[in-house]
Amino acid sequence: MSIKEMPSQYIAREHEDSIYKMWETSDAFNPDSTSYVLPTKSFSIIMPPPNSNGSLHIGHAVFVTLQDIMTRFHRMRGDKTLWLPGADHAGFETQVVYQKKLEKEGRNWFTIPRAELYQEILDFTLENKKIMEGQLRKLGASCDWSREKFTLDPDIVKTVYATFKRLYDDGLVYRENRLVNWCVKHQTTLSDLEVKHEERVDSLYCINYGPLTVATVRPEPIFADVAVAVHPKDKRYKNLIGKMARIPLINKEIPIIADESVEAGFGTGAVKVTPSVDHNDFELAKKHNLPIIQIIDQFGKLTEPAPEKYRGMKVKEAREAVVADIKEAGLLQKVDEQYVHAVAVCYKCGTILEPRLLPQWYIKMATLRDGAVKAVKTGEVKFVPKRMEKVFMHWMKNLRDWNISRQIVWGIRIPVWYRSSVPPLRVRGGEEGLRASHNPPQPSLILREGDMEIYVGTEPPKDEGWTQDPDVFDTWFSSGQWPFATLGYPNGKDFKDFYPTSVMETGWDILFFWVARMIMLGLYVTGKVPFEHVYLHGLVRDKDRQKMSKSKGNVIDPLGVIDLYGADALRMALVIGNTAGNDIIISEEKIKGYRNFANKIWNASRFVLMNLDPLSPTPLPKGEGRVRVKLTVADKKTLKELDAMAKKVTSHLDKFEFHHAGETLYHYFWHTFADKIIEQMKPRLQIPSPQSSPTRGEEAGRNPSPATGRGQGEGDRKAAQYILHTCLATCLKLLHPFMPFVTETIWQQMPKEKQSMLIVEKWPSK
RNA sequence: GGACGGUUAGCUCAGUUGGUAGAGCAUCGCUUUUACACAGCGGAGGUCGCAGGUUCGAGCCCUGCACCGUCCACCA
Repeated sequence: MSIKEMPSQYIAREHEDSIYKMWETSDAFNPDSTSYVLPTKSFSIIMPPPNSNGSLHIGHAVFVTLQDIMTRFHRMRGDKTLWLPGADHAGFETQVVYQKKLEKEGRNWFTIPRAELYQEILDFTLENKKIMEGQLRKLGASCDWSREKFTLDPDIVKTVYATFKRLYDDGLVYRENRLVNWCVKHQTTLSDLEVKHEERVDSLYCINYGPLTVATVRPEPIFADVAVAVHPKDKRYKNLIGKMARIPLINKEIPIIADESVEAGFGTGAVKVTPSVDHNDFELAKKHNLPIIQIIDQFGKLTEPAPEKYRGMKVKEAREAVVADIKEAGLLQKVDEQYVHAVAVCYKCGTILEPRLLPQWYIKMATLRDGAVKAVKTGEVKFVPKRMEKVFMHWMKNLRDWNISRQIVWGIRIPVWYRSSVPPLRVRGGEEGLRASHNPPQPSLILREGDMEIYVGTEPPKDEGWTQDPDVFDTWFSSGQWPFATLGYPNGKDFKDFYPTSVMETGWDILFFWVARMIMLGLYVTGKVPFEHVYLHGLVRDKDRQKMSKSKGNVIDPLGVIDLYGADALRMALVIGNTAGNDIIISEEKIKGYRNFANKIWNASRFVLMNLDPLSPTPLPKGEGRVRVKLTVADKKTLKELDAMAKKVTSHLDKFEFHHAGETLYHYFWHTFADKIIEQMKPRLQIPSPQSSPTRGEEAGRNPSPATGRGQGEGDRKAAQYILHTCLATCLKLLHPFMPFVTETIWQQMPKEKQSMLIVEKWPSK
């Protein structure tokens, strides 16, 4: 395309793909590329690997934009710059997506053998991964594809296993039989973080237990009650402590105990203790050495200790039945139907979680936590915005041990093997059936834990009789090791060159899930923090401030937007008005506005290019074989202002103030360069007239006469060309990290002594 | 129950160490001037949530309040 062929409108989709291809094939994204001449510093970002279970959404576009801005900025500065891309198998998240897909197809998840199911999900994931990679390219991501990692790559899994083994050897990971958060729909436990608390209105029943009355919202598991607790100083019940209460309907006697944790003011001041269905009760049972009786099974149905009549009923159904019977027995004293309380639900499906007693692997957080807290306190890891440090600290303070076992198929299998004289799993449906691997060990087996040998290792044991733990890791356990795992810890060259990484840029919604875990595990494994800065962007919301999600159907498809307005327009719309930590509200109007800006850049450039002389493509103030130009006072001022603007942009970028940098550029380019500088130069660009005298020319050069509409001589014309060329070239460089496509497209049209790419041009400011 | 954030022009948001309020979009008027109508020029529009305080001076600092939002949390 020649300058004359540049149309008067910039149509992004006609240029973007070929520009990206040019970058990619030139190896410009690779820090080992020859375009880096003796870099003094390195700069690295590990891309938060997108979940490979669907298409990219607008939220991905935010992180791509911000990380690409940083990457391109540092690359142009001459830093040895690595942006390492990746993809996440996203364990539970993907399994949920796939489960829904199977439901739609009318297939039963639980009848498909584990290995087959795993393969299906793997195919599904890899297919999505491929699509996503294409989409990242559409957004202009200048990441080094030659270093791309997938969370299930063998070397990643190897690192994850080694970490687990080390934690085990250090006594920081342990297996314990404990009350866990169980989702009856997804048939797995969840970590505390994956539990959502929702406010619900339920009935609070006051039920007669013989000598006293207890208040409860859960009457259905009363058959598993082991005690009634009261406050030791409660006068009403003081003389009952140590005596017996009676469970309604089965007339079983249970002791009345005293505990400080009971609030005398709540309900009747007496609380039933059902350790297998409530975390508080569980703690109470442990403290008072009470038995723990399971009554709700993995499907949320009542089991054995319940009388025949209620067995097999789901919680809700059982509750109605039990209440009705208690009422009939005349033991229901009062019902408060408007009792508002928080219930724990699955963060994915909203199903009420049933606590269950199961052996799971836990990570001891205390040691890991202390290191991370210290790193943040001493500033080894800095948060942007800073206030997120407070949020981080608050969460860290209240950290409990982390359950990393998941009873799902899709993930990294826990490298633990058991051997016992009794079968480790009581299975239904045979070895091949999925239930076998899905189901957690039955309670009866748990009691035999002591009889089992446990083998923890990165490789399976050599001798006979071992069975691998059917569970997989919580996906955040492996992704918590992402920064060092991807760089080839411990001996990889990249690990030496790029670890600790410079910036971790991600959404604040995964601050606890991911960022905290990366800091803790990074410090534990490598002894160093995984990154120096954490930049947390907000969530993209729609006009009604709703979080965009597939299930709500309010997603903006970034690919559709790119096709209409261009990737550059989308990127600018996501950067400007977006401050760290705050949510981003995006509208089509805004994107259109920056499409217009791209067009403005295009046309201003077109004008400049049309007015440069082909014979002296790069006008210079002095130079061999070139016409001598003399800059006016105004010209010098223009250059000074340009330089100041470049410094300002650079400083903003250094401080992670991307919105300021973008706004500064937008404003300068449009309202200073295009509106003022170009307009002022127009008269000086006229073909010089023979009449103009040098004296008058110099005088008028400072004040081009609008009356004649003429510039003053060849030298002055060259000066004008020089100013325009310099301003444009500088602006294109500065704008490149934000709007890589349009700037590079124009750059390819700029008169140059030799072929070059803007992506590796030198940054025009310190 | 704990904690955090927000409240600035019709809308979405900036406002860097306190010094007579800013941008984009929308809107109104004019201009179809040979880079661009995805444009140019010009205009209108805010007692910066409320009440006190510190200061020569506060959108910015302090105290209290109101409203909105978010996160954390095993109280029946």
